Amino acid sequence: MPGPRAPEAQRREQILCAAYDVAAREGLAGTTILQVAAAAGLSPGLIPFHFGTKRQLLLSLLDWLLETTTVLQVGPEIQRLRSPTDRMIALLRQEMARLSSEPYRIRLTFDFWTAGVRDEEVQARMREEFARYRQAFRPTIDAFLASQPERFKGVTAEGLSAVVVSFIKGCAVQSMIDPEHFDMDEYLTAAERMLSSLGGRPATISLSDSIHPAADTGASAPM
Amino acid sequence: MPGPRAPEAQRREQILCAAYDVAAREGLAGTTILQVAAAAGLSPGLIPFHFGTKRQLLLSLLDWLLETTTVLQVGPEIQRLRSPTDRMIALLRQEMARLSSEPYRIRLTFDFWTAGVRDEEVQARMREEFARYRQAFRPTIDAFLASQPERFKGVTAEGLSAVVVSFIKGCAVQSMIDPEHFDMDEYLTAAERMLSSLGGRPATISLSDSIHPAADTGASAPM
DNA sequence: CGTATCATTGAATAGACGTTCAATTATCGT
DNA sequence: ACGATAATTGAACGTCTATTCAATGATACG
Repeated sequence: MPGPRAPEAQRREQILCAAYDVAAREGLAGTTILQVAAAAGLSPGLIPFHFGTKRQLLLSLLDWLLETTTVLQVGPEIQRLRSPTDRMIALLRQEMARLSSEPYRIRLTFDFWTAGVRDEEVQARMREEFARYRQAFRPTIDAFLASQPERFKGVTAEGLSAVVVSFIKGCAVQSMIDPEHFDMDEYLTAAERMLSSLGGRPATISLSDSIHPAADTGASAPM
Repeated sequence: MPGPRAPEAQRREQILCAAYDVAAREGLAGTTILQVAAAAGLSPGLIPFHFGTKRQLLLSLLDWLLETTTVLQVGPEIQRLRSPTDRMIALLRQEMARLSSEPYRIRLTFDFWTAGVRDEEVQARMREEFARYRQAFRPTIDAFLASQPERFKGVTAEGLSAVVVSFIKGCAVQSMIDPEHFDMDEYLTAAERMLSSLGGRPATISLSDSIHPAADTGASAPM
């Protein structure tokens, strides 16, 4: 009764894709070996055969999720902006835009956050991912801090990047619990006024200009 | 073999406390009727008898969690501060301090956030709680915006409170995944410089002053 | 004191799940 | 073409779970 064979790597990817489909739809708690097997069109026994255990399947799914997620795109449209403040705001806008454009991926990542609270291995991967995400903001934040040295004396780039990342992750939480109420432009306006230099010129880009988050790369982004 | 009886309300509270103990320790996924019964020192059959179903037990636990959680304390020490900016920073400090002082409660709330992504009733309760939390910031934020009208022209109090709440919730996420790296003072310094008026006087309270989050009330905080 | 009520117990039930494994057969090397 | 290898299947197993329920006895009330 065995069906057609396939090389190890290809079958693993097939199973991982099926696992992503199920997990994105039903959540981590609702992801069972039976459902993954059904989604992949395979026998349930194949999953333990290729991944050993369900836990290892989910860890592999997490790795796959993080790998297929571009940490942060500072694309040419953003780099072209002269003012560091404008680049900051454009980055914020781009990252917040993903919260509504990639709900499934973000919800699944959210599931893994929760799993990471009590699972050491998941937590380690998430910790690393968070650090990568903060680091990706560093060039822009360094330039931003350097552009207003007297104002941000004593503020570390580490600290500000953590604040920015916290804000984005907090927006992710709110956008998942209360998507109706989530008003990106309203929040960005508030954020922009806090970032902008006080007496200075207004931001050189309007908030209604949209900086598209590198849609052509096909890559998606973390939280 | 039946043990001693107890009035309905008292037994429900006993079971809820046991459920909280288990859920705080093992997470929502690891909370079973058997464990709750064992923690309460009761027979497993009593839980469905008093709560109908496990789902209703967990919904009652969520209600209990939110009820025993003070939304936001703007205590006398904070109200005494003259500058709205100082009050904002003191509130931020107070709320962030809870992230490390009440880890169990916060981790459980986090679990419910995740549950709320796919459960309508949980989501509704969380949405309401988020709105309450934002509203609690409103008086302070209104005063803050009024203190720098020219700078924050066009910024709504709704928007800024959402930004502040997002930041705090994002800090909660980071503090749970990467507690080691969580540096409250560093983040507060960055936040303070973004809130402060630019040419203005420095904040009248030092960041090393600790505003204790109304420890005497015994009430605990959201998130 | 005696009786009806009902909270309580603990075993039983049914279902879902992860994992194991003997049987089967597609695939490859020879 | 043929046998060896091993991927694949599907059923079986054990475990864990929520839920049900008949039996029990504590408690309130007459």
